Amino acid sequence: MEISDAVTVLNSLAQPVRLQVFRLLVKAGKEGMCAGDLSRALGIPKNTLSFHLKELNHAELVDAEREGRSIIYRLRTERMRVLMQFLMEDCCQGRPDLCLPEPCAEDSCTPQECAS
Amino acid sequence: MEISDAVTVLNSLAQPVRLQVFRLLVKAGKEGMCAGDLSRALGIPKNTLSFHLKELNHAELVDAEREGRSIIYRLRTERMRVLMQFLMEDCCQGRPDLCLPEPCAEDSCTPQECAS
DNA sequence: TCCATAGTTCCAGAACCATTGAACTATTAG
DNA sequence: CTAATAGTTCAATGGTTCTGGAACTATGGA
Repeated sequence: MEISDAVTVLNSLAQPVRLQVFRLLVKAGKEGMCAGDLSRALGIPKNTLSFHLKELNHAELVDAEREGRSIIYRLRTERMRVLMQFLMEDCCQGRPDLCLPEPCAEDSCTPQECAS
Repeated sequence: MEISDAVTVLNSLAQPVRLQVFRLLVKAGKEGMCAGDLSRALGIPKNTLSFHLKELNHAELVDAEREGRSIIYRLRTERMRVLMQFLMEDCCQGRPDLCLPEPCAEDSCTPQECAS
């Protein structure tokens, strides 16, 4: 991941509407949520929301899939993971307090050494 | 941490100059770096950089401490940790693939259960 | 005190972002 | 085909952000 790429993702999250959408999608999991439900849940006009969903999609942080009349949005979790790693790069060199290990496995986190 | 707070921190990172500063400060660790060194390292005019450092400071992502003629900037790692936790809240409910455990301890990461 | 160095603040212009009404496309039901 | 529902796109507006020159403050050395 490059700086400009990271800026795009961070920027897509650095806005109240989009961050709220992100959090709803975290909770929704792989089932996702359609634009209309997001619009109703947040009380934001659908055209405004559409603008922000496009922004999230452009940052490749969400996927959009048509399902009948609705369009389902889902988080791209891999993208988030890569961003976190990028932000914390080199954190173990003398700064273990900042190090973020790999995401945990199926049911619980596994022991892991800092990659130094 | 609240939405508006998270937006402030994310926004402070969502800009090329500031993200580069952040990464330099991650590497610099608790010794930090002074404004002048950051300016030289990134080739950015000191007034422009000062604007961005103020932004990072306002987001409480960096600390500023005067040392003689220089001002040393250091990352506030706790702030970053809280942000990550906020972003990943509720991720374990059926979505362990996204869960980010607590930061690792002194020299290596410790085993950890997902807080579900 | 005078000068150099280190940073910050102020300002103005250009670029960018968010919001909304109105018009548009796409899908499904009757 | 027509109507209803679900979303997107467009254009205009108002607001915010980024940048860099110039002027400013603060510290330390001669």
